[in-house]
Amino acid sequence: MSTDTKESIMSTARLAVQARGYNALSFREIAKEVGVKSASIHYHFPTKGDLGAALAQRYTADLTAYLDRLLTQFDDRKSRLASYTDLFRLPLLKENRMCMCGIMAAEYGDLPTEVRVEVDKFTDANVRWLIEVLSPRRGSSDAAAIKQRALAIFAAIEGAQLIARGRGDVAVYDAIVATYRTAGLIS
Amino acid sequence: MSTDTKESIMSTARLAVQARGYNALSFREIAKEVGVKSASIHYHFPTKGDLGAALAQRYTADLTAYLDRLLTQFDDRKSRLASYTDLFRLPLLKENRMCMCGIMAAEYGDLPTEVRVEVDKFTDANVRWLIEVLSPRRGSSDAAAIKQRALAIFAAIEGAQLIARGRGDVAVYDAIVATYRTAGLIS
DNA sequence: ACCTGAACACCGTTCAAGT
DNA sequence: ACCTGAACACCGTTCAAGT
Repeated sequence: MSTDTKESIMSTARLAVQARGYNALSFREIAKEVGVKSASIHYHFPTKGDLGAALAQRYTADLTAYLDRLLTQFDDRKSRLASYTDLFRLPLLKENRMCMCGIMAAEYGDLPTEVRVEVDKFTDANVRWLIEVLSPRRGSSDAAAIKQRALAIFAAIEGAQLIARGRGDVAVYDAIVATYRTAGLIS
Repeated sequence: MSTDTKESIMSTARLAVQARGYNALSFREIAKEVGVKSASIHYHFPTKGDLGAALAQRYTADLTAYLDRLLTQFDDRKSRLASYTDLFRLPLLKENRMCMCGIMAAEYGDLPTEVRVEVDKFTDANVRWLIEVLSPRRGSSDAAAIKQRALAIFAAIEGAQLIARGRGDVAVYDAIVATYRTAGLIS
């Protein structure tokens, strides 16, 4: 058996959402690319909300796995944060796509509840990881301040991606992130 | 004559986009609210792209007018920047909406060209104003660095709005912006 | 000048029917 | 277990027809 139909649907849909958004995602288009009829997709994902939620959930799982690997690869905060900002650079490089959950956050008002829940979990996963990276290894620390800083970094990175995307230029992302760094937001 | 039909379409559509995005915008829904048939909207705006472009253009014009008024009202950089961040707080307060061009930027990949052009102009208008505010009144200055800083502030604010929107809490926006400020990004 | 009804090809969804 | 065709109410768009 070649690739699973369900898997094929998910990977096709994920790229489509990153490129054009959740609302622009079409069952009939996915079906055409996967090589089935659109009604078949409903067998695997009863509603579009089910598909969206599954996509976001896996997106978060992939992110978490990647970020956790980074913790074992790099030991210092600087390298870890550099790898983090590099990660959000990737989709821009690949045909000017965006973070899937960033796009979905913008479409939040039109998102089914089950998708919203998963988008929120993506934010949580980012904040959790950033808190770990920002927390001092020894000595006391202001937990509330660190959590704020983590959320601010995540928001700033998502914003950088959003604006760079409109510009259609990775260099814009790089310049904005560099400015965050020299300004002292990311450090 | 009561309010113009065209005006009524635009104000209704603007709120709808800020709440649920450009892609979720429906001619038939607007028509119902305005009290005409959906075909009538095509008389004023031949395509959805025409409507989207008109919305973004006016949005930018309104922003520019507001920001220019701020320059006469406040003389110091601190007050001006505080008013700026307050401006992007407003849509969140009003039923958790977002900056219209911020939403559109996320949907960029599925946007007609004429809308993209106007969304880009919104970014330009923000950067232009921020450059003016950040530029020192006397003495030399690094123009390139100031432009970078302006773009970074705009991106960070859009990101803060995006994330706070997902949280459905203006307090999150406030906390993120406060962190930008203490980190030294906005000053 | 402004609006409408009807038709078109799209969309997600449902469901009875196939293997 | 997995897929399909046909129908449904939606969508933007077009256009001939109304005032």
